[in-house]
Amino acid sequence: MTQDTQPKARARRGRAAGIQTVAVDAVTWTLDRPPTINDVARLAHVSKKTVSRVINQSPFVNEETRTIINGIIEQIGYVPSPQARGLAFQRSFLLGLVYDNPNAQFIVNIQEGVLAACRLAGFELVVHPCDQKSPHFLNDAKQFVQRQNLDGVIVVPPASENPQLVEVLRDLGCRYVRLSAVSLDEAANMVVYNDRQGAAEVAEHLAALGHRDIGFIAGPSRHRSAHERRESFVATLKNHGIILRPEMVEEGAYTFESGEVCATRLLTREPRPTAIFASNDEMAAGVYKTAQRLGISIPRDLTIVGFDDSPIATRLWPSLTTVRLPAKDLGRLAAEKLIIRISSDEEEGHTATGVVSRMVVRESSVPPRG
Amino acid sequence: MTQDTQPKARARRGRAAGIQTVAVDAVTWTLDRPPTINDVARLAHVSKKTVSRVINQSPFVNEETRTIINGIIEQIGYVPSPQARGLAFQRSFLLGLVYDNPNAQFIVNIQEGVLAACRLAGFELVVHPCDQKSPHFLNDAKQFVQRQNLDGVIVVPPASENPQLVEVLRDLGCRYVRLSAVSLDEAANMVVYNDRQGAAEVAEHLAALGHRDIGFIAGPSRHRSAHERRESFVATLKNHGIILRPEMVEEGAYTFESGEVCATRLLTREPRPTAIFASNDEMAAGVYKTAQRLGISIPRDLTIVGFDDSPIATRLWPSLTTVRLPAKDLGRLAAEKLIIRISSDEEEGHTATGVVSRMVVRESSVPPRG
DNA sequence: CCCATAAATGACACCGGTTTCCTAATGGGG
DNA sequence: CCCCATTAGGAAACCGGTGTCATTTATGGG
Repeated sequence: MTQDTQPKARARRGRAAGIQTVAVDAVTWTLDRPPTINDVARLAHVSKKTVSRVINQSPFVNEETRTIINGIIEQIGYVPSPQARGLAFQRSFLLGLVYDNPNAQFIVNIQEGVLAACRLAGFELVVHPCDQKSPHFLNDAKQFVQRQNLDGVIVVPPASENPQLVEVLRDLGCRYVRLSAVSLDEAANMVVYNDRQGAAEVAEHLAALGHRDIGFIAGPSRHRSAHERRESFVATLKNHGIILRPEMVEEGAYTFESGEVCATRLLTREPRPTAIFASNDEMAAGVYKTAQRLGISIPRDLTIVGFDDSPIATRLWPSLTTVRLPAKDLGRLAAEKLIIRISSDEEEGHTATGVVSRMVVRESSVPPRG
Repeated sequence: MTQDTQPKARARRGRAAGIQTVAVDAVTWTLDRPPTINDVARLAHVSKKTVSRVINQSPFVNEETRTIINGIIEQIGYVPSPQARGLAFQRSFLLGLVYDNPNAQFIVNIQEGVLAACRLAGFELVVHPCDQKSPHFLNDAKQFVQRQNLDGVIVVPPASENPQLVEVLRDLGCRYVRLSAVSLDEAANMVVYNDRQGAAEVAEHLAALGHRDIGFIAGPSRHRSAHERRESFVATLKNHGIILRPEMVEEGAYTFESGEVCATRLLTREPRPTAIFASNDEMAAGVYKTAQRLGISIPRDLTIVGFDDSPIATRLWPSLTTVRLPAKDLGRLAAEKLIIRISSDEEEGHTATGVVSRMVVRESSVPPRG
């Protein structure tokens, strides 16, 4: 180490470690490193540009040549280097997922949907959990995008509703899609989920069952989804002649504990509601616990409805009537939208896209007693 | 488009879209594309190699020169291109996470731990959910590694226990770390979690409470963790003079439904167990439902213990005594191990690493009645 | 039979970093 | 005062692909 070389010897180590020996063109050929486009070109007796054409499906290649080259690629197991491709294309073929949503199932479902779309287009997904309350939040996000030069980013709520974060992405020139309950941005940058529909269905369901004394546990007002669910629920009840009195509404924090607190308030009030709609399943679980603690039988004495259709909805007993958001579709749509824009390199794709939530009736909702 | 150019015009589009104007060295300087190492070199009046030296913390740079260059980097917001670096280094600075575990919370926790380690080392994480039953399972995994030339892969159970998958990774020359309840591989490739400890603690807890008629719901025998939990539980009970009779053991599938089925069998048997240990929380939730259905009061008539400390453990009522696996630490350890090996480019780091599960006592476990 | 035209392919520079190898300046010892 | 070791920095090749443009080879019409 006379010069720059760092203490640690940097022995090059390829992608395929094993030594390959392949019979190509009646010649045995050996290589101790992953094959490159040059190897393919040499074996096929063509220039690397022609190999490049085959890889990129250029129509200007003789059918015979294409077959030969593909055969060689197959035989020696050549895979184009993503780094080199990325460098030349100015692309990384990487999408990012930024999330701070505490609902793990939701995140995993989104990931799955995103990856379904990615796979078809040859993209991969890089994840970035974050914390809006952290002082490094914006800087971390910026580094996240820059460090691997992401082609696009998908932002999950509630982070998706943070205008500063979006500004950072825009400044970086990074394409993004935000998931939210309302359209906060140009259509091209949004995939919205309709929470109004689910909430309205719940209102109709409760009305149809005959409930009149209905309690509502709202989500934190800074969340768009909470606002949407509340508004739609209240409006639909009103359409059915039911006025939700202010004292029958409590605002929770989308957490189990806040569900307990709100439920305690609602259930010790007179007249006691015969049904409670909690804005998410976590809080609905809190209502379950509170009801059981107070000796209130579910569903006989109290109908409960949640929102999200998270795993606990079916684990609780009786199983919880709730609203299902097709999270996987949401992820898929977002990724597709992003990929189209990246691939076409246009800012088109301005059509609005979204998914609709639907109610799932289970055992926790029945007509009121008497 | 006379020649190769694809129908879609491929207008180059950089990482930073906005046009920058920065005053450097008393000269105003404008650029409409992300700055490169060449820009930095030009502005600093040095060669790009010197800039490279600064970026890579080479000790052979004059302190003054270094300061100037760092200043310029700062001012124009230069970020080295990961593709170019990767191409030259033969590295991607990308780690992969392969999982088929249905427990979303577990996955999200692992991700978080992995990312904590990645952030410190400048790596990012690419995720790959998969399905061992799919015919494309192995091929998908292979493509996953090759497509972005991952530097290393972390495999989560149960996929981590698939020998074919590991063979694929090994053939690709891709470094990997497997997470499992037992060491299935060289120490360098494993991070193990000790499920025996947790299961033993549960056995001691139940024995100490005075339970003698104990039911056990095992996990699917093909899972190493299931085997470990079972063996440790049975052995520890025996140490306390309690023999787990065969008819008190049922094998479930780690699912809620199988928990119900097994619980039904156990609870309709005479003598009825006063305590049931389910090998995971999902199945424990199934036991709750069954007990409630059969009118058996928890914990008065039946003590229940689970394993995993998943979110439902605290959502159930009464809250579930269970065993916590520090999943985040698990992820962090795996990533650290991998990163050390990648960075040192040696196959060292052969020390065995792992985490230990511990029991968490909640409301569902009490002494037997009478 | 020749040339215009299109199809197929190659030469070469380039993407943005890194390595290798080389030169220039500096300072201390003989 | 000269020589050599040491430090600082540069030129050019390279990593593995891509774009541009020129060149070669068939084809068909006049």
